[in-house]
Formats: sequence, C-alpha cells, structure tokens
Amino acid sequence: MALSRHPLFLLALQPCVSRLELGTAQQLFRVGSPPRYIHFVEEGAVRLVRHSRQGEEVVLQDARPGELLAEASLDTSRCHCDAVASRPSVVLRATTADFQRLLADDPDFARSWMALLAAQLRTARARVERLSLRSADERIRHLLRSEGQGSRCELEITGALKDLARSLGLTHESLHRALARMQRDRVIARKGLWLSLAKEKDLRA
Amino acid sequence: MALSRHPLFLLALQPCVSRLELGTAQQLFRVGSPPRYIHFVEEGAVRLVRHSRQGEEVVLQDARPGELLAEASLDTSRCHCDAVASRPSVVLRATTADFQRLLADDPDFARSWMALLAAQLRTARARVERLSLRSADERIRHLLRSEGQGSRCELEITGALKDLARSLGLTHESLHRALARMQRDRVIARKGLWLSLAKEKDLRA
DNA sequence: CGTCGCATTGATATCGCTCAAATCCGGTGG
DNA sequence: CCACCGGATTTGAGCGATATCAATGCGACG
Repeated sequence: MALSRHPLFLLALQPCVSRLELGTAQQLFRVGSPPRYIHFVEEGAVRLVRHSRQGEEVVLQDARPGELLAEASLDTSRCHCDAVASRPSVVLRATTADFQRLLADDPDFARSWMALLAAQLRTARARVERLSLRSADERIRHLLRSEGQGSRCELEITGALKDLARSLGLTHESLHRALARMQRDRVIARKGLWLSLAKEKDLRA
Repeated sequence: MALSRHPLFLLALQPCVSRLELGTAQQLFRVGSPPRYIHFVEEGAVRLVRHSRQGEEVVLQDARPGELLAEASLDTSRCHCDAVASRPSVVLRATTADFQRLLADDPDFARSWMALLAAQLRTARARVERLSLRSADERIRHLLRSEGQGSRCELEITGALKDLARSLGLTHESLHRALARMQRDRVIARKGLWLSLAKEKDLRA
C-alpha cells in the first residue's frame, strides 16, 4: 500500500526522518540485525530477500516508491531478511524509537498505522490466495482482478517481466507463454506495459 | 497468531462479547455483507472461502481455536469472503463499534492490536514465501523451519492432511508422497500427528 | 452393518521448469 | 553515426514434478 495514500505519516514523521541514498546492490540492513529504523522508499526499488543454505533465494518484497519496508518488524528484535537496493534508490527513515513514541502519543497516527497494517495484511493474503491457484492463467486473471483498475481491470507492469513472474511464482518464460496464449485467446489485452481483461468482468468474484 | 497469547484482548473485550454456536457448514457471514463483528474462534474451525465464477474455491484461512477472523476487515465496508464453520464450532464476537471504541480509548489495547496485526502480517508473508518455493519438499521443510518448535522443528498436524496440503498449495496425494519420500530419505521423521526434521538444523536459515 | 470421508497407493497426463538460442533494445564509447 | 555490449524478451524442445483419475483400505459414526 502506497504511503502516499496516508499523508499523515509523512507529515507526522517529518521532523524525525533522515534521507539516505543507495547505490545498486547496496545493503540497507541484514538478517539478524536489530531493526533500528522504519524505512520508506522514495525512489528506486529495495528488495527484501531471504537465503536458504542451499543458495536458493526468495524475494519477499520488492518495495517500490511509496512503500514501507519491514513494517511488520517494528516489534521484533531481529530482522529476518536482507534488504538490498536493486537499483539506485532513495529512502527516508525514522528510528523505531521515534516511531513508537509517535504511535503512543498521536492517536490519529496510530489509527493510520493500524489501517496500513490491515491493508498490508489484506494484500499479503491476496497474494497467498493467488499463489494457491494452480495454473499460470488463473494467477494472471487473479492478479488483474485484485489489482487492476476499472471495469477492464487494467494494470501497468512496473519493472521487468521477470519480477512480475517471480511475484506470481512463475518463471519468466512460463509467464510470457501464458500471456501470449491468453492474448491469442482474447482473454486479456496487452498494450505495451498495460495489461487488461479483454472482456469486462464484474468485480465481485 | 493465537489470541490466547494476547489475554489483554479477552479481558478488555469481556464485557462486549457474545457467544455463538455454529453447526457444520453453517455460515457466519457472507461476501458483500458489512462487517458488523470481530470474531474469535473458541472451539472448532471456521473457514474463510472465496469462490470464483467457475466454481473454483480458495480457502483463505482455516481459523482454529485461538484465532481471529477477518481482522484485516475492521476498516472495510464489505466482507470479501464467506465464513463457514467446517465443524461444530463456538465463536465469540464483539461488534466492530465496541472494538473501535476500545482501540480509541485503551492505549494498551491498541498496542496489543498493532502487535497482533504485525504478527499476522509476518505469518502471511511467511506463507507467501513458502508458496514461492517450487518443490513440495522445500515447502515442507520451510513449514517445519518457520512453524516448528525446538531444535528439531517439531510440528503437530492439526486437522486433516488434506487441509495441510491445501495450505501448502499441493494436492493431498502429492503431499503424502512427498512426506513418504522424505521419511524414507531420513529428511524428516513422522510419529503420528507429529512431524519433525530428522537432523537438527540451526534456525537461522 | 453400511456409509462416508480420509489416507494411501498406482497409472497416466499435463503444465511449468530447464536448458538453449535468436532477437530486441537501450546505453556506451569510438 | 555506428558498432558493440549486456540485459531483457521471445521462442523452441524435452523433461520432470505435480495434478488428475482411479482403486483400495481404514476408521468414525449413525
């Protein structure tokens, strides 16, 4: 959920935030370090990654401008993932102490924070729901229906197709083939970076 | 996250809750209805389900005793899924109005609520991470590592194997075969309803 | 005792993954 | 301006893991 929809945060945090510039591949924090800051991505992209011993790498989040990082870790003692800028980026940050103080002192701030956590929870659960679908086609339709705008569920692809594929639990090859197939079968339309359902759907399902 | 770890909730809510008994397959609320209550499962199991037009059914949550229902929907105007008891169950509920009042008036209550939302968010994201793994084996190992207790990551299977399979994004047949294979290869141990890693693992990964 | 749902196991089909290669595109430097 | 380069996209071929379909056994419950 974009922080920009919650301007209260930026306003209230204003006095506490510092600005930080990151180069590509630069680390923001590491697994096991205590969470000292709440981060807000202003430009670029920061990726939350977890590694298993076998070298497999799972991307937990690819935070784009307007998103928060690791907001669920405010009350934990250790970060559970690495944060790395995937391109030159700018982040704002406030110390967790300042943040906790604001939560305690400013009821409006706390209310917004709860709404944001709830919204994040809804989108995370939507993602679980999406990944529970078995076929690539269904996942794509689900993505459009749950994140697309308007009656055609239009959605702009930000970043690379590879990244979209990963967030759908697919390889980029599979995603590409599924998109091509669905376009051929007139299930979806694709113009440049915009995807949409070919036929209008009502949004209840 | 079990509410029982947050006794504050039950205490503070005590004056507002009513008790409700549900038979198998009885509906608690439906898609599109305004959320009037916060629900807490005391006994049994309540399932949150979404249906697509094609009749596919996705289980969003299978709430067991100690869990809350639809906590992310406090500030939405419509429920986005159906809630159905999957066996005879008992739920406690408080009206959203009472709940909102408590959030506004009781800072400790609000603090606990934020901690609970954050915990839910972490578990939802862990589930996303798990579903992003490609093989059944990896998902099982991930489940044990992230939800198992102790150095062997022991975990009790609650409910049916079918339900566990669904939560892992597998069919029950595949799950069964994967468990048998891993048991044969001494990767996991299985005694009745308890699963564990056969060899100790450090928990960092 | 019959039925129903779940667990277990087998046979086969299918979809997405892997490996491989060609093309496209933006950026960079000569 | 053009040649070159690296990364992303697109397409192909074959394989493997999981889904699907099917059958049997088992335990709970009426």
